[in-house]
Amino acid sequence: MPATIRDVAAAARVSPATVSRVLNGKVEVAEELRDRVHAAVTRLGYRPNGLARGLRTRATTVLGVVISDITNPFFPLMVRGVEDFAQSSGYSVVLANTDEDLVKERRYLEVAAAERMAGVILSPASSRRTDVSVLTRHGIPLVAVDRELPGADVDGVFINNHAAAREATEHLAAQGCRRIALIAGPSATSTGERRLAGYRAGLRASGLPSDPELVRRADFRVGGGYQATLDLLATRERPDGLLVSNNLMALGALQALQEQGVDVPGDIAFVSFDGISWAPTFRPTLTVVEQPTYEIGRRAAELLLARVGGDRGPARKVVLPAELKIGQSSSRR
Amino acid sequence: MPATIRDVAAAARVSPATVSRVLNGKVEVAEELRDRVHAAVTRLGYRPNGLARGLRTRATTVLGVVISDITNPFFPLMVRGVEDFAQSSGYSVVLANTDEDLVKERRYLEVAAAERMAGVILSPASSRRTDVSVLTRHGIPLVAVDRELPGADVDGVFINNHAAAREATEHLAAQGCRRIALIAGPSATSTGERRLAGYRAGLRASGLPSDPELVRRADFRVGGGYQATLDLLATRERPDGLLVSNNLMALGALQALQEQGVDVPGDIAFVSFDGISWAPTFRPTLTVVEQPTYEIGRRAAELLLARVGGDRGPARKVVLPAELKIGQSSSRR
DNA sequence: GTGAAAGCGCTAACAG
DNA sequence: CTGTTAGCGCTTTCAC
Repeated sequence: MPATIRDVAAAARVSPATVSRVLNGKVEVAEELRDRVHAAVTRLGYRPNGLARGLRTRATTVLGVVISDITNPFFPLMVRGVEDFAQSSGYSVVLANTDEDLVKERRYLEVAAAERMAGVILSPASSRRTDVSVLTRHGIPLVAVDRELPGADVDGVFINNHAAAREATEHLAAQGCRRIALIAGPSATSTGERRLAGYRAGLRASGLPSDPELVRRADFRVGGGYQATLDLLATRERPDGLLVSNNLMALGALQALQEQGVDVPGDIAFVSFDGISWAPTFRPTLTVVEQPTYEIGRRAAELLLARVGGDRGPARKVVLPAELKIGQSSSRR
Repeated sequence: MPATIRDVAAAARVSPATVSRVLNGKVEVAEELRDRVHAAVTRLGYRPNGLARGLRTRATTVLGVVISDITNPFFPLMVRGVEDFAQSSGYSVVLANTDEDLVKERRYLEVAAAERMAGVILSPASSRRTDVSVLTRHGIPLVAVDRELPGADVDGVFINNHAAAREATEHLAAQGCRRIALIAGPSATSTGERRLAGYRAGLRASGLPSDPELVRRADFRVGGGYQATLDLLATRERPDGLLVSNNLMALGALQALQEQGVDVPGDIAFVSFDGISWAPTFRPTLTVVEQPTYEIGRRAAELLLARVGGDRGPARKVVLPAELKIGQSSSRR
């Protein structure tokens, strides 16, 4: 049975209000009382009850980060960015993983609302079907990351997916590729759509035709990338260039290429979105569109805490630059 | 301003108590009232305030998972195991990342206590210095995973690190390695210590001498594995076998070997703990000690929820088997 | 079966 | 500057 503020007050021979004042440091308290309170707190091992405090103040100091796939190495670094900024402002960060599942996502947004979290950073499972009304109804600020949320008028931090995909495609074309394939993400995600559009723009700019057979949809996961690659390799005329829309699918694609004895970059030049930790050890070294992952998290936390602090301005979209890092995998001499 | 239980009660022309009874379904309520309540709940978009409920019932339905390094691919799958079990029992799971930092760890345990989480699964940053008293004092059940917590008498789920390291070492010896090196984890972690002891036992069983120069401590991170490997390669007589105590360090080790032009397995046979997602695409395929990661999470959640449910028995330690998966990286013909 | 009332632990408002 | 009082939203006696 943990000590309550009344226990501390009794032990320090002051009122509960004084204990509260000492602990929250808003109001000046005489030094002697302050010392007595601190002593009592230590002696009793008192920890304020966050539930009671949150109930009373109608605000907690916990931020929720709801991400779409915890196995994607993209997120850890983003979370670090969030944490570093949040903790410097006295907030704690808890994570939840939706697994790209709208039902789980809804459940976690409900948890965030029920626990009255101060704010939420969300990587939406779907740009169209994700429903954030449970947060807005409770006045809980939200920042979208990675994927846009067109329906809701909320802050967001993204990269310029269109330009990045276009640049990657043009790079492949400049390497002499004539049949550049794309493994696209789910049409439900803005990321998937923008990267597809950028790819098409890159083909046009390079004077290459757009062959629907060269575009495969997959689910942003390893298995999807693997299957899509097998499908692409089974086409009449194999592609000579491949752009993969995220890192997990790239993993699957590389595995499929390897199993099929396709040489990278000899037979097919290869570019993917998002680095992963193994990139430096992989041979050939990979050409990747590298996102400023940590910075995405940091900026998202910054936007969010501004809202938590009462900022009521119009929704802000922050677009950070992604960088095409050229390795051996796309280099056809 | 979200709707409260009183709003719902007023709208349904019943008392708040009745609304509560309907929502929690413990007590029978007349069908007509029940329908009115449900209608009001939907119409007002009512969500019970978890803080108020938790304050009143002295229990929440949130489990905390506090892990030591979110960038380690070991954890996501474990978390899945926790989530799957927890959600089937009506609990939500939130994560926190300590980054192997005792200060962050303490802060998150305090958050868990302040938020009165129902229970905590912890991968301790240090077997000796991690302090879980803030949880025990509040009666919050705890399950340790991956690393033991010798000071505290708590439940835990682990693998048999000693046996696994020994088996891996004997495997290397059986491949003809005479100078088997180990990149060990921090001595602060039980995992690091047990794997070291198992390695030594493996050497003894294989009739090989134990050369302290062949053992390097590192920090379970990529950079540490990289540096340790460079150090090992700089010794007078290079090792011909290498066992690495976790996946992230293995990544660094592989990078160092590659940069130094050391052939795997030709010059050095290689085994590491924990698979990672890229393992299938890596050539040579890796020999790894594979942990039942998902199962570790599932069992941890199971133990934890038993405690949450009031189980007061003695501390249980679950030891799951790890499996040596032999690939090309350790095969010297 | 249902309502009224009390109280979980805390802080904000109000006196003093 | 400090104490008293009230109440955040919910569940749980206790009456009826």
